[in-house]
Amino acid sequence: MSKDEPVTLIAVARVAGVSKTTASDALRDSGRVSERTKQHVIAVARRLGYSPNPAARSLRRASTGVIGLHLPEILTRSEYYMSFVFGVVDEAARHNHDVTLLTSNHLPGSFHRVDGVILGDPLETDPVVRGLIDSSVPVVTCERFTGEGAPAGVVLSDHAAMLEELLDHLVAAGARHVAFLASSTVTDWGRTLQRTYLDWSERHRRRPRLREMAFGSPSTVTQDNVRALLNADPEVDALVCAPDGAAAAVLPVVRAAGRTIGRDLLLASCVDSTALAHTDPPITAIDLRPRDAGSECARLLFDLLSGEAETGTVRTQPIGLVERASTRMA
Amino acid sequence: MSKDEPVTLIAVARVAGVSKTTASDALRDSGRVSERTKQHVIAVARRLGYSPNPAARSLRRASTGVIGLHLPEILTRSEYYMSFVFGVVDEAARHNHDVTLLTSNHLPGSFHRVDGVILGDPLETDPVVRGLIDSSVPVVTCERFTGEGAPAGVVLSDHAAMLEELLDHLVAAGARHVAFLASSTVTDWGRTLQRTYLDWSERHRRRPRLREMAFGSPSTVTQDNVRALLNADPEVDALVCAPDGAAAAVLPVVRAAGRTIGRDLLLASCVDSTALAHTDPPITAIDLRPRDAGSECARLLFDLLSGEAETGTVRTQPIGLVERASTRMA
DNA sequence: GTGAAAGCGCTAACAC
DNA sequence: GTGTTAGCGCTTTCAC
Repeated sequence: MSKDEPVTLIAVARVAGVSKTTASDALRDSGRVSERTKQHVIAVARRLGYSPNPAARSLRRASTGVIGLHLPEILTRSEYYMSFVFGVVDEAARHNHDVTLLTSNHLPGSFHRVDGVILGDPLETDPVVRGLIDSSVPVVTCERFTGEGAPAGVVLSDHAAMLEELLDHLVAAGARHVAFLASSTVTDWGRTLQRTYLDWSERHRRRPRLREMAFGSPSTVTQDNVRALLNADPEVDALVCAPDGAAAAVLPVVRAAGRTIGRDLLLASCVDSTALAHTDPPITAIDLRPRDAGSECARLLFDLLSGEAETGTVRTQPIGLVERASTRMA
Repeated sequence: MSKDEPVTLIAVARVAGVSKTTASDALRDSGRVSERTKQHVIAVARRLGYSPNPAARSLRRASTGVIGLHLPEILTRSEYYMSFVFGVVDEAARHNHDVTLLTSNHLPGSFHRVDGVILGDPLETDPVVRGLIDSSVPVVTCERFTGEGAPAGVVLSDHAAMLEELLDHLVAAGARHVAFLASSTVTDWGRTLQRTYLDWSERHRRRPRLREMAFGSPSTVTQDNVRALLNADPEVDALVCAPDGAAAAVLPVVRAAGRTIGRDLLLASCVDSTALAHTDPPITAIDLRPRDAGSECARLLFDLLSGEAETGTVRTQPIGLVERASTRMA
């Protein structure tokens, strides 16, 4: 970590008996100095505990060694984002970059310059997201940005295919009338799921039963929605919940309505979490592999920065279905 | 956000027709320039879209405008930390500081200099935590650091008092034999809870029934522990779970053992989460108010940096008990 | 293969 | 009340 009296490049150069240019070149492996002096300088630097001053470096260079990570706070109650963050930080560390967090409480221009930005589930309506997309720094989004403007890179998962797989799975398990508790369409994810459900319903000539909820709705809203849905449509025999945490909140409502999960009502979630593995019964869910998604976003960003990836690159990140008791008709 | 061709202080000074010192002083409100020129410079800066280059600034000054936040990944599945992070970032933004994330995967000295560091639940055994505590940057920990060395500031909650309140609450609800599923003692929190439970048991002349689990244990371990506990001690009529997520994981085991929560077994958690509000029955829990804790850590750190707080300051952060159906004997 | 010097954008010390 | 100057620690010409 940091020393009490930071060791500068000049100190290293002096002790090693070379100029600071040579010291700099040796430590950065520029291929300019002889192997002998290089090793010598490196040894001296290590002995003195030298570590370069990033401020000086980024003042001189174009890059800062820092990437920004923006998450919409309204969505961040979940463990999904925590894993995502660690995926990003981990990959960034591998590229010797730090990660600073940008929130929607940040005023425009109030934060440090960054080499690039990762946007987790960018909300079309978020002004900070807007500003970031419009800025000149490379942006990678996790899921598409539904507003105007194109990020330099996009990492996405095939939510449509996975939701279809889930819906088919419900039908295979005996469901005939599948309802869908949707997230709002301000994110690409929410929009994709909603569209997929409607398309699927039409293709299978099933009347869609969809209720939409705003992000960040308290679970009482979830419960009111589901209560109303089950009342209005007693024939519903399967329910898929998009919002994180909704499926678990639904359980008491279902019970109160005199229905039994796994017997006369199947239940599934579009976001897996540890909690879902231990509800009674455990709930089938789509595993979004957030840590991998985070790493992949960072990887793409660094590829973009190094020129290994072209602007406009879109990469796909696999996700999985975790089948649990809630969708096995007893 | 950042401009394509960054506007420097010199540009502002030139356009405003003053020297760069005056421009600098005007923009930083140093009290050196006349009100008239100050307003003029500010207007020009705004018009040009000037924003100071933080690298240059931190190269010249002592400070960097960045604080570090370290979280132990092993504990970070929970929504607790996500809220904590946002509390920190929010307060930091209020002080015009950015937050960079430090993880235990970071190599020593591999990250940017920071003005201070916040350590969420520092693990005694984590080498990065060790290095940070030993470094010369001010450190604020959330909960005490149980190893050698003293951080500059500590934010803590009275977990002992709150756990006692919870235990008393269980007794008042009719419990006679309260078991405790403990977290390991590598964090202050885990240690405090464990000690409090044992003290309380002794004071009330009750035989302690304690099982300890390592942080990050999969929930199958939780379940095995509880199964064993209920088997070995059928008279247990209340269970308090320390690890985040454990209480929810316990429910199926309890049911399988033929016990009914709220009738012949009371259940409570030491960490509240949205999931606990919707289990069947909802589970009583201690609300740790993580967002407030995060903000308070940042506030203390900035007070330390500005000299408004003295080294060694310890501040207390209130927490609360959320009583739910799981601890109401039917 | 190595060194000297310029300068990134800013702030602080010292003029006037 | 304002300007001039000297660096912060590094990388990058350009010279030898």
